[in-house]
Amino acid sequence: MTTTTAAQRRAEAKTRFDAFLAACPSRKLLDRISDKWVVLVLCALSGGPHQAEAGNGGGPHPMRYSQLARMLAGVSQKMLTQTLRSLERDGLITRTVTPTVPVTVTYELTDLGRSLLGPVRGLKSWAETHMSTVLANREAYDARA
Amino acid sequence: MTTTTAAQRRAEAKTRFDAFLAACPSRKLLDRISDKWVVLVLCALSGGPHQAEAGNGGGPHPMRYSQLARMLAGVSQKMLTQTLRSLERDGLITRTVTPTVPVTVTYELTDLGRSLLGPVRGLKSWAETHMSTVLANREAYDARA
DNA sequence: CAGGATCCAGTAGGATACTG
DNA sequence: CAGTATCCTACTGGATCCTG
Repeated sequence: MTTTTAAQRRAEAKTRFDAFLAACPSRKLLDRISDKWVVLVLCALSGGPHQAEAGNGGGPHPMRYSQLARMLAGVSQKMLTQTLRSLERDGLITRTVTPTVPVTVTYELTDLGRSLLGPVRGLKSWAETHMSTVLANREAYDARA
Repeated sequence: MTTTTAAQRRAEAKTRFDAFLAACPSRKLLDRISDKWVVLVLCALSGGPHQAEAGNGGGPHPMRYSQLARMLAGVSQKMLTQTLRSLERDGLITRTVTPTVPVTVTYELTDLGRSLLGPVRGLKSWAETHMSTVLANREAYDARA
């Protein structure tokens, strides 16, 4: 019989869709940059166009772990380490250990990592242009409750 | 005395940083598009450049709830509804109710929503170009355990 | 048809303490 | 200095049932 066909086909469709998503490069990228700290670390390593603190207008430069930790004061060291590891794993940054007296570890963007800054800046640009409108829409929507 | 100064200053810095993030437009946008289904819905409403099913090469078109649910088979109706609501709230899509016999609800991208497709396609493009490299890096990293 | 309401598991991620 | 290890909470998001 075909009593459960509808549910079955739904389940099948879901499976196929999930498989599709698992293979989708865009989805993988989104999963990566969604990681809440990934983009912040990337920007920090790119010379940091967002920090209101040290006025460094220079180019992209290597950074030490503790520098990053100070710049991104809101991230726990657990997440910072985890984020750095995953970025290194993906080949977006390099991790260099210099065996000085207390070890020195520096992180730096790879070419691949730098290439990702382009699209990211695209998002940033859109955000700076349109986000205020979005926020206004939000308020308006909530107000007409 | 200044015994706890270090911890205090850390906490202060974190507070400032969190406040900064809360105000940062880019962060807000990231929070939005991280929503796991937002981008999928946006793409679906844009004419869906990613589905392997119906070969519709046409332009952006309104879509009914059930159409979306079928296309994005992997999303629960709860999340679909939630996503659609938040996008409507942000003014990225419109929701139109037509009181036919069983009600008909259609969703459509607004101009604002369409403008977001640009940056998103930027990401998509990067993903399609570089994601295989990232995956290779990942495997290499894991292999050298 | 389009969604609201409820329950529930998995996990992201923060706080804290310890180490080579 | 640059992490690792452990514990614990809160939220995300799926499944299921119900409604105008």
